[in-house]
Amino acid sequence: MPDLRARLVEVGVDLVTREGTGALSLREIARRAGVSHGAPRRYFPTHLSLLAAIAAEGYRGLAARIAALEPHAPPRARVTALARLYLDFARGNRGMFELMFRHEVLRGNDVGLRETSRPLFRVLVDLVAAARPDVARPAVVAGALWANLHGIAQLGQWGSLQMVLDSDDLEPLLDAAVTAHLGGSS
Amino acid sequence: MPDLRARLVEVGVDLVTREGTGALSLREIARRAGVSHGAPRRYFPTHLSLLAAIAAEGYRGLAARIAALEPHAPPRARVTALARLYLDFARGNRGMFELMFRHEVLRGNDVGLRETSRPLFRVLVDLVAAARPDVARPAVVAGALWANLHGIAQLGQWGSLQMVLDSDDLEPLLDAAVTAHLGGSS
DNA sequence: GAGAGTTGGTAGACGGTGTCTACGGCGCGC
DNA sequence: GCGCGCCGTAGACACCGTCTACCAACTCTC
Repeated sequence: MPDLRARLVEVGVDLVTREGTGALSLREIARRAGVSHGAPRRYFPTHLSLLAAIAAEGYRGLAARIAALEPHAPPRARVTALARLYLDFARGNRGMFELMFRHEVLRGNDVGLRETSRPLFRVLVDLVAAARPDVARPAVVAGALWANLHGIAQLGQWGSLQMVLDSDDLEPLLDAAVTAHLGGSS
Repeated sequence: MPDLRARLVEVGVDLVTREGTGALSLREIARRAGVSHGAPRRYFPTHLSLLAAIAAEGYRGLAARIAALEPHAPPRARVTALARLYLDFARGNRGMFELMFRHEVLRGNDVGLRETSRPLFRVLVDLVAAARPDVARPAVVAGALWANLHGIAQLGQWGSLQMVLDSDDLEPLLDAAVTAHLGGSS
């Protein structure tokens, strides 16, 4: 049974997608991996660092999906696709998404997150620059757009938006956000 | 020492603003309130319900500040002021903001949150409708705008936006968001 | 005014958690 | 062949949330 480190992360990913963040106790992960509760400490000095490694797997997965987006579509369509993908990811991976954007997890994951989010953000900036050549600082628009997507995903996750909108469909919101930041109609 | 219920909430609010969400254990709150760890159970059946009551205080505070916004300014200026207030609240009350928008806390706080967020959202919808009489469904725009503000506050809270933007100033983002959803220039 | 019942808090037990430390077995290199 | 370092175990510790038994004080009733 080699590579306990990798197995712990794998078990954690499995656990969080199957049972949510509540199941991610150090001892439970160790139990499912078939080792004693002290074993993970060999590879992860603290519970949080293990959670961060699990979350990092989530970042990688999200990054991979974004990287796999149709690269030859027009910028506007690509942004829409990216937005939809972001929302779908949040919806389809509730536990993982929650874990990925947990304050404490992010705290200890500074460098790891930076490595994955910076290139992703660069993609978004380029898309915005291509879709709106008129705007002086595309990074600002890209940041605002990203925040918008994230806000929709987050608020949508726990139903706040659905509550005030009296609708379960977040698609109009998504269109509104893309249209707002990219200008023009859909 | 009457009204232990209120005192527990008060202690909790104090504790979360002073030391963050990590200090909000049931036993610690009871300790600071000068009662045994079993006492809170008389008023809050579970730890989460106490946290929800503390968070509710946060909702009330935020609602009060929003309600105190200059009511006679033009809609566009009011939206900008509201956006700034939302961000300032998140920045100035990190622990409380974090608590207020915790999945588990929101879960059990469904009705309480609904009561405060719905009227607030209505204010925003009216502002959007006033600022953009052309738009057919102001609620959708208001929802997207709210998500945008929340995303900026959330991502800004843990420095993600600052990281990708290489800047600590979120003001341009805020302006970009308001301008995007309300149209026109600042 | 005395007794009963309710209210509001205490104290301790239980299972669970994260962290830490001492220990053991195994394999590899000298 | 043997020491040593790596990797995992086992148990202790303090803390946590929940639950239950108890108790003191107050109120209500006859």
